[in-house]
Amino acid sequence: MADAPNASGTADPAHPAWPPTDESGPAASPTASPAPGTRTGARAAVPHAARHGGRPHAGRPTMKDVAARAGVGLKTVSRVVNGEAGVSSDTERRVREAITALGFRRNDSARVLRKGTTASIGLVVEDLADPFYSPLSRAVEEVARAHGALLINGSSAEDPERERELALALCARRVDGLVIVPASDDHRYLAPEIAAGVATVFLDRPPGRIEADMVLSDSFEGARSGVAHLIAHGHRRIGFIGDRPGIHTAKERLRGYRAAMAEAGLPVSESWVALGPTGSDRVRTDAARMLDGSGGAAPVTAVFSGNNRVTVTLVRVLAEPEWRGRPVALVGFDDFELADLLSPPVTVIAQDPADLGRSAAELLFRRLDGAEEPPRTLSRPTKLVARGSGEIPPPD
Amino acid sequence: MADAPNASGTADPAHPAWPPTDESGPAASPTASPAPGTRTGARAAVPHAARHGGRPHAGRPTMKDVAARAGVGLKTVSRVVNGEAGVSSDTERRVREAITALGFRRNDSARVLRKGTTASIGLVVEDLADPFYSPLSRAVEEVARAHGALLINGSSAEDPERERELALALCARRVDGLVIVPASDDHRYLAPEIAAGVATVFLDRPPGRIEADMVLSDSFEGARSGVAHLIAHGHRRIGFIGDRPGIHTAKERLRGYRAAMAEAGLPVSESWVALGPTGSDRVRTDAARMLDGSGGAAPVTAVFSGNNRVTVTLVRVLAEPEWRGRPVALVGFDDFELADLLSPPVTVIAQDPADLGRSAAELLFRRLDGAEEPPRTLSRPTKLVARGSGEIPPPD
DNA sequence: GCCACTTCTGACAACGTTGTCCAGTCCCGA
DNA sequence: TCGGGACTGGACAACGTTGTCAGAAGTGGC
Repeated sequence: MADAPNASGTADPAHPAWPPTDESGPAASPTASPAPGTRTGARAAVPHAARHGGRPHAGRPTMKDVAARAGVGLKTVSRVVNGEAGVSSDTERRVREAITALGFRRNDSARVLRKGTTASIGLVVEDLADPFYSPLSRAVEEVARAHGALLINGSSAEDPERERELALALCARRVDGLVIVPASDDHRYLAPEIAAGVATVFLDRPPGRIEADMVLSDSFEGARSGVAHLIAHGHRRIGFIGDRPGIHTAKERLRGYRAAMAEAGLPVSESWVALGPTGSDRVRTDAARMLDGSGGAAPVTAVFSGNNRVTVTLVRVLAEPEWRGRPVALVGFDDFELADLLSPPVTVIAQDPADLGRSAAELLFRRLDGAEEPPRTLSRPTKLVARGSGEIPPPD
Repeated sequence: MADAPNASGTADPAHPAWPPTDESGPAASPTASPAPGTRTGARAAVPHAARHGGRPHAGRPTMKDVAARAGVGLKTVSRVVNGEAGVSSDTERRVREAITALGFRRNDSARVLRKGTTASIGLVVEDLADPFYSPLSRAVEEVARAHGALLINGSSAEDPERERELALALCARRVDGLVIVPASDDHRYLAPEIAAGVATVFLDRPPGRIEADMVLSDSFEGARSGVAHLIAHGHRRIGFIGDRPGIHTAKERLRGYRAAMAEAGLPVSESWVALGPTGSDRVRTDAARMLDGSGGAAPVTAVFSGNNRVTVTLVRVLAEPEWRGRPVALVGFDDFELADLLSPPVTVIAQDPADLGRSAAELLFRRLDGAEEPPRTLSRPTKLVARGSGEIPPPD
């Protein structure tokens, strides 16, 4: 777990190690207290609170200051700021002047502490920069905005530990709800949070060892139909290159591949199947093995790709001189920008990331509005978009 | 301004209208108090605080509960949670057990209120889903993470009012710092915040009517060199299609275009220049006008595009049958994925969005760590990447 | 056995806001 | 002139945490 500074054997669910504590270094505590832990050092957590006399926002005017300046009571200022009724227009004017003069701005931390609600939701995805996740993020943001909430988000980088840190840090901030694209396969750590009222929706992949709402694309059916499409165009030896085997969508898509092959009565050589990281080196190696038959089995005539990162790499590999003379059919899971302008244009199984994000966020806010049904699963359909690369016939 | 619920003439800098107040409807207040404002309705701000008996996190255990259960004092729990020295290992064990048993998690709002620092920074960009801004966001996130801070971000959608709302909402949450890609050209509204100690860095575009740190790409020089590249390949009639004229980078790039043309002694017909929204209809119309000479001037033989959105649309337009037979040279500002696999591959002026984000965030944290120099401007270079589309010679 | 010292622990106030509740003030009609 | 109601304003406690400080418990030396 290697989590809390005091990692004394037991995990420390109360201290996610994210908002750094002040003991930012191996200094101090030569006592019996356990060592400050390896993490703190590795993180290079620089304490950046030292300016402005210790308290960064020190000297900011408070409602008290505004009240004094306007010559009214504290609560009156609060009423004005919150637009509550019961303030004469003259008083209101004086208060507003004081606010402007002092540059007052309400401190939402105090407000949250008092009210118990933050009007913010958290989102944890794999990588904010990935063209699949960024529109998804944006869609969640828009729904949040429509509900008057702010979005706090972070990237897990497919690291279960990092997902946990992030999610728990968000909970510590008391976000009202959480949308998570899981990197971990065990979410029991969230059980206390969910029990405490943090609405949680899992997106793109199901939660692990826990019951919760989820919104998924139909990966199995999408992959099955994509591979069936290749088969319908005459292919009998088809490769599958997907994401890491631990990832739910990768497994589902592989299952879809196998189902399509089985339905057509086609055998599958194990050297036609490759799961792993989406980095281009790995994909290139695996693709080369399938295409030149060096894996021991006959070379494939078509490839099904498990996600947009893999597809882009494959497009790149297939464009290399080595394969130029020999067109290989390709169908990829996930649509991507400019897929239609490549040569050949790439046939894809499209899912709509924005729609996924929107659906998840809307489900979340339904929960926040009080929907009490048991956890439900929403499955979003995929769509085959034939553009050319998937309709290339086998060479013979 | 249409801002606060009590929009009684004066703008209300203390109440950004974002975290919604409770008066979420035209109900109540039939009094002299001004109407609740158009905004609330238009926003469809649904109150989602009504579950769990009013307070969403009600019933969550606090340090007091943990202390009671462990049979220790409040402060001892705080010490354990924060890894402070001076707790016997036996006491610590009891406290940890209580924490786990109760599912306690520290409430960061209270912590923030007490400590004055939030360990979070805000980021406002144009559109989180844009392939230029998403890696930029991710880079800011990574730097924040390295400094132990969380990232709260939002999209302004190029709406100045929305930028203001977002930035002020972030300030109300007392983010330690702010990175802003401006949509507005007047940032005086931020002056009180900056004075109060919110470190602020402007990114990609300079702030308006205010002094502050900024990180910019060298748009002028990038555009100049791109257009010079086209000229060097024999073009004399070159079009420029850019973003909306209010946007700083659009103006700079246009200036670069004009400079390159002037340096080569080439005249510029005004119908060769088009600024506007990046939507494909507008771009298509303007491109068609330049290319077929219907604007009155002779048709252009090359086009320089002002950003990645425009470039992608242009690629699409130029791929249409109408222009297939007549190759048009193209150089675009901003690199984009798969640019090298199009036919022809697209020559671009590349900037590195991740580098921009990283630089801005690092500057921000230097400020937070106490750097007190006057505001500085960081200019990041661009790089011409010749791939083919920019080296197409003119037809004659 | 006692004192000085160290180590550990807890009571209390403060952070800035909002909800409750009571005390004024004003206007009106009786 | 007074009483009643409607409205306005303010004192106070509470939210959950951390910093201060003083007290309690344990330890070693004489």
